[in-house]
Amino acid sequence: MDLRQLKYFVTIVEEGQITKAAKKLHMAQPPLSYQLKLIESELGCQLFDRNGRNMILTESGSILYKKAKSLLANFEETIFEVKEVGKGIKGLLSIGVDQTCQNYITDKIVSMNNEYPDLRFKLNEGDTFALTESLDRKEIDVAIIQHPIEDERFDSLILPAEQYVLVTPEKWQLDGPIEMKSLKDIPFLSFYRHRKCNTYKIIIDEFRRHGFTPNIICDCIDLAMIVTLIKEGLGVTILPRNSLDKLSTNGIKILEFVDCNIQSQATIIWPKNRYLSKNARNFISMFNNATTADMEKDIVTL
Amino acid sequence: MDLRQLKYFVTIVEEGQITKAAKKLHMAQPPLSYQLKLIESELGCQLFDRNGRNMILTESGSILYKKAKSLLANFEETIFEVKEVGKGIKGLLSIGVDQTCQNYITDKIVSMNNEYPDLRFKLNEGDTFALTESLDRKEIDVAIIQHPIEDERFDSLILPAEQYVLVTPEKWQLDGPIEMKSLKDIPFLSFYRHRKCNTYKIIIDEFRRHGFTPNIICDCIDLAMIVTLIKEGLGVTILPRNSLDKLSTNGIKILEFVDCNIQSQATIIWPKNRYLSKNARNFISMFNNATTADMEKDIVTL
DNA sequence: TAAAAATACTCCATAGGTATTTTAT
DNA sequence: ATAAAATACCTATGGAGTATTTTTA
Repeated sequence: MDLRQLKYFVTIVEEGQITKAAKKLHMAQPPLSYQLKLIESELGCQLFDRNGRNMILTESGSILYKKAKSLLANFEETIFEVKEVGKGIKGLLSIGVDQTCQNYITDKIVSMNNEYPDLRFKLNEGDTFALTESLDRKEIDVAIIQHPIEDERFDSLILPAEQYVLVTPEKWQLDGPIEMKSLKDIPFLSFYRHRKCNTYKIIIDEFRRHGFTPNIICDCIDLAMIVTLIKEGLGVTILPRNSLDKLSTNGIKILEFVDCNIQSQATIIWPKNRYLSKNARNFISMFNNATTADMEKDIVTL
Repeated sequence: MDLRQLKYFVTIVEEGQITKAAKKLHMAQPPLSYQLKLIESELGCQLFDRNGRNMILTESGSILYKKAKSLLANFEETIFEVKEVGKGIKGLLSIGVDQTCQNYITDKIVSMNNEYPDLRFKLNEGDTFALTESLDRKEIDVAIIQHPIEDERFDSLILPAEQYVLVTPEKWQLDGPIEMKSLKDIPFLSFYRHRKCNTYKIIIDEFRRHGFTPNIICDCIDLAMIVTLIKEGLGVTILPRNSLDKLSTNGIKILEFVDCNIQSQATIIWPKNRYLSKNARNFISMFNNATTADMEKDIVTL
């Protein structure tokens, strides 16, 4: 007994006769008669009461018919859903994102939601270290973090570069473009979680290149809070310009540098050699289309 | 995609590897690998993330697994139920029974219920005419009525004969065996519904054979009510002896006849040339076993 | 180097086709 | 007489087997 036979049986019931059912099933009548006989002998009971030409369901038959209908419907639905998930139309896309990179993904999520309304997103926030860990544990499909990421476990796509800028309280009357050395003694607020935080390292390294370490008066893991503290006049910070796009800039001033060589280089990464859901591939290709110039060679295999 | 493939997939998921699954399925590994590939290509997506040796379900895969489990369980359950109904273990047996024949079936129903506790019974009461109509409309599977039934639409099995007896009020001091003619003017209560009622016709015909018609003072469709009226001293009636078995006999007296030739000849009938449920066949064979001597030739085909 | 998965092929069971007969209206 | 179902027989797809190679832990 298989689904094909179940479908045959249901069609015979609904057409009322084997010949009509065979037509509907695009097959000849004899094999259908034969299949019905097979089913009946396998179940060990008659499903139809053959009273001459007209076939009437027996009690067993009508039970089978009712159940078969819902079985077939559930089966079709299952196949449909699995296919949809496979196509990326439906399902769950888990994205990990560094706080300084949030601005890279918001528009992509909006347009993916427009294209695939049945798709659900899960956004995890974290720094480079936490996100690579999450990728390993398969908690997320892709992560958007700050370059450099030199880990052969991951494939990556580098996103458009952004300048690092100085964020100062508006009332401080500093004017740009500004030189790095002028920050020597100015109170500095650093975006910091722990030693493996890329953004932190990049900035400290740049200070070191200019021959000094900043006067860090506060480490903070939350961008919005740092900006608020700057508005209050506590100090300054250095951040990729676009990481401020989504925050209120009232009360702060953004200044460019004359001699700060670092750039924010966000990267979208995903595990090498692992199955990537269609959702994740769709998501990556949104960046890919926008930044073909920055494409790494692995992307071709997508 | 069929149930076989679904089962293969579920086994692979549960065994964690194709080789083990193939063993459990009593088949070789290559065809199982091949089937998995077929399924994946039909669904248009990967179900497993093959990371070297260990296979991990993708999102599509885990959706399919969850649904497949319940689909397969429902399928098994359906087959089981249909088979049970086919075997007569489960299902519904509709019996039509003439009031004067109720005593023939009560013990059979009790013993069928013991043997098949999942079987449900539906008992319909009616006279010969009503019951044959019900059989035609397939409202009942079998009927137990009073002989004669000369209808070539039905197969039949004649049940043990029973004497007709006189039922009188206890206080009337009549003694048996009694002659028919002594009933000539005695008030008579007849069990009667309409002209096609067998019991009524049989009795009236016997009176006619003895050269008179009874003094009918009451027609009643309910046996118990007739017996109650007799207890009150309203009159007498004639009934098959065993039709009184289940009623209280306080206040009545049962007398045999010396010259009443009619016998109650109950018959179990069922439609000729129609599918008979296993339940119905089981039911009939209970009478059949008890009364092989009375068996008609059609019974052999059961 | 073992153990699992994939590849290449072979075979045969059976689903489905055609021709025909039987049955019932 | 006509239309449906059953019977008989044939064909060929594809499911499962064997032998072998590739891969990975």
